[in-house]
Amino acid sequence: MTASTAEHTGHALLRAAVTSWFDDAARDLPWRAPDRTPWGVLVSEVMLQQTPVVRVEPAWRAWMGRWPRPADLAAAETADVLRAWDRLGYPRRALRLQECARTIVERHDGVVPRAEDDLLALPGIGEYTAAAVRAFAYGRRAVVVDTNVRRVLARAVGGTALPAPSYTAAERALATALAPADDDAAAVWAAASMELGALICTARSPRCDACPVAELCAWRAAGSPPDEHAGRRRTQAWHGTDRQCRGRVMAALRQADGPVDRAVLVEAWVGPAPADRTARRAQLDRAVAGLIEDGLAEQTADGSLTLPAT
DNA sequence: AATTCGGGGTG
DNA sequence: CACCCAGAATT
Repeated sequence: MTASTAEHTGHALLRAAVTSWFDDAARDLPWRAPDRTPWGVLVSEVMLQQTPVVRVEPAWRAWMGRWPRPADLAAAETADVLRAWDRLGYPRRALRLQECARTIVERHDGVVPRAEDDLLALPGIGEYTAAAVRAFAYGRRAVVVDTNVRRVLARAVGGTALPAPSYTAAERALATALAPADDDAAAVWAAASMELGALICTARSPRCDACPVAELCAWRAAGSPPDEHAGRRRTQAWHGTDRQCRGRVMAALRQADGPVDRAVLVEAWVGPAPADRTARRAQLDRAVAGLIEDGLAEQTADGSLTLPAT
């Protein structure tokens, strides 16, 4: 047997085992329901960009109840959109999602496009999300690679504990080679490989005893060696950062019915602490300037800050 | 290729 | 406290 034939056989076994496992292990998520819409799938994918499933699910239900079609979100007040986004994080995603809805209405007659190029041209839609919408909303063959799939392939095929910090061309090539040629099979494989990473082949404590591909896994075969990049992954600070400051300001703007006076923001962020008062003031000014620059906030005539109306 | 961008749950 | 979570856009 040649090397490529062995590889081909290994890939087929991997796909068969994972998709078979997925048949009864798949979670019952609302954006996977039979009555799902392409718009609902797109909304779920944008919300799921760096936000865990458990926090997205209730937000998605409320969101879809309120704005069931692209035209509904397109017509909404941006301030309401940002309030509904609540604490899902990265509020620029909410802004882009509304821009996305407006683009779909203007350029695609209110229908989520199927073509990869059209999807990639939408605000907030990148390589992963475009592929996910094609596979999950339209049942087309697409190479869907998220953090779960990267980890599954790194272990099962690559033999490493975790993938490299950034997505590489080699990973894309491997994922492309693994994707079934058939549309339906490829869409199922996409969902199944993601699900395996989410439920079994997890980052922290993988449940290898319950894994359908444990016997095929290169990482296990190698004795489950530790992560090569351990300690090299830079953990982002949070407490007292500009990022936390932005979040604090956004929270204040969401909670208020109208414009918020600067003094209120200063009180919320700087407080009475005399020590680094000057630095905190400068930090708040940077955060506010950044939010305005991003279109997440607007300044009123008297210098107060407010969520953008439209 | 490296940075920036939220927020919260978990070991 | 470090790490992780269905990434995208920008530099």
